[in-house]
Amino acid sequence: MRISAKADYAVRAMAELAAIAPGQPLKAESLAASQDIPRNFLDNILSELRASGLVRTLRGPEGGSMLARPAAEITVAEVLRAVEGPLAAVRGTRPEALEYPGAATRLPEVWVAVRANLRGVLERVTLADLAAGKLPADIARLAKDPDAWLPH
Amino acid sequence: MRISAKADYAVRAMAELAAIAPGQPLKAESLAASQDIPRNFLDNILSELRASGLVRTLRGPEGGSMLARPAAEITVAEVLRAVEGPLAAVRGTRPEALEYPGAATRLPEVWVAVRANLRGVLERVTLADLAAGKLPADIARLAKDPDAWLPH
DNA sequence: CATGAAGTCGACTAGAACGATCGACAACAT
DNA sequence: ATGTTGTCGATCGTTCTAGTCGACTTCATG
Repeated sequence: MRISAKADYAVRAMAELAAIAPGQPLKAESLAASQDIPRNFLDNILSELRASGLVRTLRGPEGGSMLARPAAEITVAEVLRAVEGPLAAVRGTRPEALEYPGAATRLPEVWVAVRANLRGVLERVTLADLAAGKLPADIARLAKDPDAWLPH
Repeated sequence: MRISAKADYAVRAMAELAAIAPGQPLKAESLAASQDIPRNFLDNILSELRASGLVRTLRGPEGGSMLARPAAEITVAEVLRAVEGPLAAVRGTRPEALEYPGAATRLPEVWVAVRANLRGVLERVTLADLAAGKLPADIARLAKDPDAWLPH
């Protein structure tokens, strides 16, 4: 699984928005600075997040961006889907729509299992978790296993 | 996670090779036909699989490709790594090497947890499993959950 | 009510990756 | 020796990535 720069920036920006008082706008400028995101590129990303209804913005001086919903209700998976489509796709197709001949017949089930496991993490971590620095217990456990930190 | 055409083809080709008698070569031609893979593109893929030591080939008439090791010892993860680098990468970097400022501090742990879950499936399904049409029990269970088949 | 500090939006671009295609060459069973 | 098969590198059009840029719209404030 390849997390693009855009997706990475999007999650970090959202985490930063989750960390400030709800309803208070944060300027794109500060956001860019605090997470070290290229300013112009961040504009594009915020635009997509706004189009997906995850972010609201205020124009004018004193303007900026804020979360459209409580941070505890927005998952990392939602943010990723907003900026790159579906979490899992095989050759551009959803795994459940695939059909393979011969020896690969059961391969779609493997892809579906992968996606289920992916969701198991990404749909359970919220922006509030990130902002508070507290991950769900079993995710933290998964991440704590030294084996999980080995390259490869 | 986006599975590219190349990765998809590679796994299917390997599954097909796993299905024939060990040590017996299968022609690229038949392989391409049986899994409906563009012939020339398959050449490239087989080349990479050979370079990674997963496949051996015999030239000349009666030539073809075969697995370099028993099908039960080759996992789907190995095949994927052979044709697309590491299973998980964030902006081209391994998740364990990342460091984020501010509210995103714990994000790397999320990426590591994702990768661990990914491995949990991909490193446990072997080519022999695919060829025999029998997935490990808990993978099959994961894939059986109707929720896992919902889009999104 | 004029300013100017902010967001909005679409166009643009350089470079890489993707998904192949092709042709010249090497090996080897018959 | 022949012809079938694999080997390998070059090439190629398209799409994606990661941005940049600039004209335009809002709107809080003085």
